[in-house]
Amino acid sequence: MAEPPAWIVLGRLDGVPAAALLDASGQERERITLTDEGLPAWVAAAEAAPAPPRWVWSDATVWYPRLLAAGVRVGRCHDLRLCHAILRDSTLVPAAEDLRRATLWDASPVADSAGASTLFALDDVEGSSGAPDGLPAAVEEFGRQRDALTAAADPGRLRLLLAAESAGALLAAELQAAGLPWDPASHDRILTEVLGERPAGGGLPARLQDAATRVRRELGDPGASLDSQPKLLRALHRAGVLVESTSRWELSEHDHPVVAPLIEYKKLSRLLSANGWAWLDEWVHDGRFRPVYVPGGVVTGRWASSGGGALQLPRQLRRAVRSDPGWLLVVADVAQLEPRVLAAMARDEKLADAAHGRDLYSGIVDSGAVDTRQHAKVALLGAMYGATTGESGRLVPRLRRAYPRAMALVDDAARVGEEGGVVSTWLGRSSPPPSPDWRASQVRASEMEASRADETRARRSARDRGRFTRNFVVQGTAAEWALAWLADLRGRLAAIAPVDASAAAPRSGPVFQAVPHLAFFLHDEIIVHTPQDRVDAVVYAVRESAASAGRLLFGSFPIDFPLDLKVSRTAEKE
DNA sequence: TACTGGTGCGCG
DNA sequence: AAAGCGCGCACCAGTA
Repeated sequence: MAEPPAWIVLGRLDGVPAAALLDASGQERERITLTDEGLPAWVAAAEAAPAPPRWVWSDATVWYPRLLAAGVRVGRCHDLRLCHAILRDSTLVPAAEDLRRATLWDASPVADSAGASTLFALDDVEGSSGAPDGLPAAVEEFGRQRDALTAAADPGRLRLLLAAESAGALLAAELQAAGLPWDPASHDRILTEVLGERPAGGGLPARLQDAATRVRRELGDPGASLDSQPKLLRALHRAGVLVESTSRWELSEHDHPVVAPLIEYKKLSRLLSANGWAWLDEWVHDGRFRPVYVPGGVVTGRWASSGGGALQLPRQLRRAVRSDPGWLLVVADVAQLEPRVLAAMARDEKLADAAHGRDLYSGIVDSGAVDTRQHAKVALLGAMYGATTGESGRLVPRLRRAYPRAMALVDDAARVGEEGGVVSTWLGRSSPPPSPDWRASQVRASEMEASRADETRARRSARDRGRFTRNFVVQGTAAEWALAWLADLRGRLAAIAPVDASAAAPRSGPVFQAVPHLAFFLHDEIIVHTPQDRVDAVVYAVRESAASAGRLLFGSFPIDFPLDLKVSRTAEKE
């Protein structure tokens, strides 16, 4: 075709990969049959064009890891599975019946034996043309999604969301391919310092064993089981510690000699079982931690992770995150992302002003709404999470007086949720509707013969759902801001010139070994692994992309997103 | 033996 | 024992 294709849909046809070339209006112009071996080179050639296409495929986890392994990176994609989930539920889409019928696209990806993802192929699903990675099914679904977008109430926002979500899909695969540089020797040193030497045989490391012995002595029970909650609880009762749970919170309020060693035991035991030597052996290979990121894995749009506990890297172990020789880490997070996003969504200029160019909580104190930074923090968290009791619950009304617009936004979201309604983020991701059980219990409670218990239960579950929708709009929009930040940053990093082979970091894989690349992402924090010589360009890119994300979502509304940014060989936070 | 639910704790 | 959102994981106990 004369014009370069605006979109290229990839899918399988008769068992081999094939491509449908679409023009800007979505018309299919040409269909090309490819081979598995030839696919990476063909994609690379198209990607090298002056105006590369946006790749359309069933699922980045199916297509992209193979390309990355072959040394091919793509700039932009449209991930049909992730976009389907957004459009299917978004209240901005007036008629999503076609999308809802195409239930094939609701299947979750599953890893095959080689570690690559594949989708369940359900032959009997209505309204589909075969498996979702089949070319006809992909072309059809892309058509449905384009139609849905055309009919949408605010296509601009949704288009932005779909692009950001798809960029996230690319990035998740890239993060896994590049990995987080991890120094097993540092990790081992930390474990040895805290727990004692790694035991050669079965037993516990010395310091953990020692804590266990002291706990048993104070309990007066040499055989006490410390890892079984019910048994530990009974042992505590026998020793006169009348707690209702074995949680650290409750234990620490009791003045008994068993408390200190027990808390120590729990701390050490946690480190050993969650991130001990077994974790190190399983998850760190060739100097890289490669967790599985799951974009869109949380209903709010946040990413989830699967395996390795990527979203719970304990602060204790951040010293083990260590750049390769000649390389550095740029570690950046956004201070108080959620309340800033709330201020911008609500167009609350007073809250935005408190957030301007400084610590938002101090800004609230300066405005006179509350007296200390700590109070500002618990009050604001309480407002976003729906606290009703305790210190937080008591402080929220002061915030309501000081920032009525922002507080009205979250209060409205809570009310809609309690009534069984659906709320949406700034860019149009909608909350799931209430479950049939939830509806049934509300209906039951409203009937004449409803018991007191029915009413209490229904009231409680209504409140629970209200807190969920209250938080959904803020957490979800914060996730959108973060995706916009990442997507923009990813592009800026790709434009930085590579270093030559002598300065490369081959363990980051063929695509990333000579260029600055994202190595970690966690809700509001990123880590970039970069050659020393490129660090200035990276810091500039990180800052510019944050500013750009704010403008992209909120236009000229005066809200800023200040970064805490550090350049270092490790990912430690002070 | 394989599952599910509860508990507790790490992260944002 | 958190109060107040969203997760993943390890471990144990009870059940199929």
